[in-house]
Amino acid sequence: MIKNQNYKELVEEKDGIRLLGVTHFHPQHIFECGQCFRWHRIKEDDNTSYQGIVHGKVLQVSMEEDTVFISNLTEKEFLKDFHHYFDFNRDYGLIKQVLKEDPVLKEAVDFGYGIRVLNQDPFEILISFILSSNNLITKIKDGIQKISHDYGSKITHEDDKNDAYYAFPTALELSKATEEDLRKIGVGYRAKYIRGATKMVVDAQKNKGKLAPDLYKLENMSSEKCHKALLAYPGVGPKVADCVMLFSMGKSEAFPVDVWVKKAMVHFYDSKENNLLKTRAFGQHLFGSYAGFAQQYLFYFAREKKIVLK
DNA sequence: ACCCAGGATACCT
DNA sequence: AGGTATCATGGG
Repeated sequence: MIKNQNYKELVEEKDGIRLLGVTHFHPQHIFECGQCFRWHRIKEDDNTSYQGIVHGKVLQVSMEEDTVFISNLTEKEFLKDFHHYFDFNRDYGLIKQVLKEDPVLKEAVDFGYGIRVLNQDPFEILISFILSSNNLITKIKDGIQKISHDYGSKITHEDDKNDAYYAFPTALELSKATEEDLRKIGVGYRAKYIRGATKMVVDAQKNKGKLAPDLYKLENMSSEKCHKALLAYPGVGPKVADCVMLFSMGKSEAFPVDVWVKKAMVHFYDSKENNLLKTRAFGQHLFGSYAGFAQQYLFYFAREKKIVLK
């Protein structure tokens, strides 16, 4: 049996799986805390039911009290890929207990109590967060959908309304796109970065990691080496590198610092650091191996509450 | 017309 | 090392 999986029972049904007795899980917190861009509400006024595209499948997640239903999955598929994707093999009770010892972080943890850090695909996250720099969340989602539509493989799904479902492309698939193709999609000046980063990933794979390390091998490195290696990709600075590490490589000690986290650190900790790298070091020092989780609670709180500094 | 957006980069001192 | 103008794009 898997320990700390945060649900009591798994039931396979004809059109999906049902998890009973689920703790530390809320769809809105998970899908709207800024870590993913391919999940959206099925109904505008319902924060418990979302549809998303993961591992080439269209899924629906719905929650009612402590029961979570995930559509279009067998038990076998869930245990193989999605148990890890939803980070069920982790003790969120312990993480929250430790973080809540900090009285100011307690407020942020209680607010986003259902957050889980998803384990997503490195290439998808790399491109998504290159796209995120100086950009709006709605536009980031839009760009990712268009990139998937033009270069990803089509997913056959029953209620497919006008050509809607495509997997995010592999690096090899996206390498067919020229800089001009990407500009037409509307990613702006980031087209050059996406093109360059994709080419680096493909070239490293072709050379079997002899000239440059394979993107999919970076997670085996130390946190520091991993961060340094990611900075070599065009369009990747400290913040994007931290996001890739945290959201796709299991580096929970990463502490991505953006405008919202910076505001949160000033708001909660009266941080005098107005420098990104200093704030990053401050967060890592405060939260250690839980820095990534702390960052997600802080980001979600700051953005939802629209924190404004004096 | 001006402002900003989950920043990164080139170019300054 | 530390600070700043510039980078496409579109919605407010």
